[in-house]
Order: sequence, then C-alpha cells, then structure tokens
Amino acid sequence: MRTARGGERTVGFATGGRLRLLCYMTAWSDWQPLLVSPPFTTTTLAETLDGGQAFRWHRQAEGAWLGIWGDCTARLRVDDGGGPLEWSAPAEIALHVAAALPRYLALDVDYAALMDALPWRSDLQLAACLDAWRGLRLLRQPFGETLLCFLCSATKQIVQIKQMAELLAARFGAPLVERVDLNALDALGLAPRGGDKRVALHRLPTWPELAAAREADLRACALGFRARFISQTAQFLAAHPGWLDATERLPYAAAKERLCLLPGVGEKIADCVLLFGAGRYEAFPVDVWIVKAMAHRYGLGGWTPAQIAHFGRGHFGAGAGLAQQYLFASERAAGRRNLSPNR
DNA sequence: GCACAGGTAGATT
DNA sequence: AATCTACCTGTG
Repeated sequence: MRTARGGERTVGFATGGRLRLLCYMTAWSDWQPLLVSPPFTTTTLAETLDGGQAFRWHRQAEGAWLGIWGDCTARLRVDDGGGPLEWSAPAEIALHVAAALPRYLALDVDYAALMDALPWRSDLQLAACLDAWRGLRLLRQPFGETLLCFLCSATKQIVQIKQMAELLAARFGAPLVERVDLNALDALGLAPRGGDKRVALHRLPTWPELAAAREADLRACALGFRARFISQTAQFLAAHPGWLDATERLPYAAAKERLCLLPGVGEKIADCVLLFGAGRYEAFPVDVWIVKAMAHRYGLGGWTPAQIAHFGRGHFGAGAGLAQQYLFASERAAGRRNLSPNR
C-alpha cells in the first residue's frame, strides 16, 4: 500500500492569532474506495457521522471527516456524484482499520430489506423522511464506548458531548497513533500551544481505565453531574467482569433491562446504546426531538416519552430505530431552518 | 447575567 | 402511578 508523505509540516491556523506550528504528520494511506459502499451523499454521510449517533467525527477541510472508534482512526469522504465512500488511515494501522470498517459501518446489514419492512407505504410522514434522508445509516459502534458517550449526553447538545468525549480521551484514553490532522484539533480548541508540538490521537478510555480514575478527575472533563454516574457505572462494571459483553449479546428487551440497572442509564440512553452500539434496530430512543416529531407529525401531543416509545415500536416494527433516526434528522433539520431562515 | 440543553433518580403528591 | 426537582457546566 502506497502512503502519503509524512514528516514535518508548517501550518497556519486561521483562528487563534495565526500562529505557525510545527507538527509531525503521521503518514496516511492513500484514499481507497470501499469495495461495497453504501450510497452516501455528503449530506447523509455528515448526518450519519455527526448527527448524534457518534461523537468523535470531526469535519476537515474539503469535506472529509476524521474519526476515532475503538482502537481505530480513519478519514472518510464521498463525492456527491454518487461515487463510493473513500477511506484513509494511518499507514501503520491501515490494514487493521480496513478490517474494522465494514463492521463499524454495518455493511453486513441488509439495509434495503430493513427499510422496505418499514411502513412507508401507508405512512406518508415516514415516506417523506426516508426520501429526504436517503442514504442515512446507523453505525455499529463499540458497545462500551457507546455507553460512555450516552452517559455524557443527558441534557447536553452534540457539540458539548463531543467536547466531553475529547477531554475524556485526552485525559484517560490510550494514544493511537502520532498526531494526524490539524483542522480537527483546531476545531476542537485542542490545537497545541507552545511546548511540544506533537499531539497524539487518543482513543476513549475503556471501562477498567475509567474505574481507576477518581470522580474528581472525571469532573475535570466538563462532565458535571454525569461524572458520578460514569464513576459508579465504572465501579459496577469492574465488580462484574464480563457483564457488559454478556449484555451486548442478549436480545433487545433483556439487554435493555440490564442496561437500565446501571446508574445514570434510563430508557432513552439504554435504547441509544443498543441502537448505535449493538445493532438492535427495534430500539426506539425517545428524546425531546422525537417527542416533538411525533407530536406534530403523528398527532401525539401530550404523550409521555414512554407512551411514544410504545407507539413507535408498535407502529414502525422491527426497524423502529431506523425510522427514529430519519425522523430525528428531519426534525433537527426543521429546527435549524426555523432558527436561521435562509432569505 | 441567564435560560437552556439528545435525562435520570429520588422525593413528593 | 404520575409529577416535580436537583444535578453540573458550556453555549447562545
């Protein structure tokens, strides 16, 4: 595999007072097309990677995305001309990433069949959302990481959850490879300032690593009251080896029941973990966006989240979680339009 | 300065 | 069984 040229680069940042930094660039593999590629557009790729399922993808220059999951990091990009998804990874782990990408992108899942099984024929609201976001997919993220990120998510916006994840990774997570991209770090406000100019990409901490951390140090990652939940969950998991892996393998209802035993995990977070981290497509997480969407698209105003979840699983069936993600994307887009009308 | 954000748990009706 | 509140902290 040929690789791009690594080595020192001098880079100017647009923000932060146009300082110039020396950074050591890890050599990245050339862009490779995915052999079996989902039909992403730039919009649906962005919504898939940065629409609230995952919290460690960062937009780079020229529409590429830099992401980290498990012990992998990759860049992804797509042409809007209908070309395949392309990926690139640090040369020293490129083979490993190539082997991990299909699972992360859930390429083994028969999406066409799942989508077709949704009640779009009789549900015009759903049909419109599926059409508007054609190509949007659900990721299959590492189970433990998904749990961690959604424990951070309570009453937080996506940008803030991403910030918590970055702080957790930087403070407690193992370094993956030497420093890669600069735009991403800059966007995070984590661009190196003075001293050692080399910065590594870090994975999220594992649960054993979190169990070894003190709650006070977790709080320093801007977690607020979530730090106690994460700490208590880490202690529980440390006291019950194999519990999380066993939970991931359970059927949906049993797995959800077990996840809800963890401190800080209620129905919504359990459903998110199972949908985005275990491929349980019958999970139907109900957050404020879904409450709004179901109220005005399905006339369910005044319903409780539990009632809406029950309706959603019944109405949408085995792929309810997929329907949820399309409704979620549509509702958030509508919210953005109302905030900034383009005139 | 101040409301508000992809919730949950525990207390109070 | 439903409803109310505290919980932290960055962002607008």
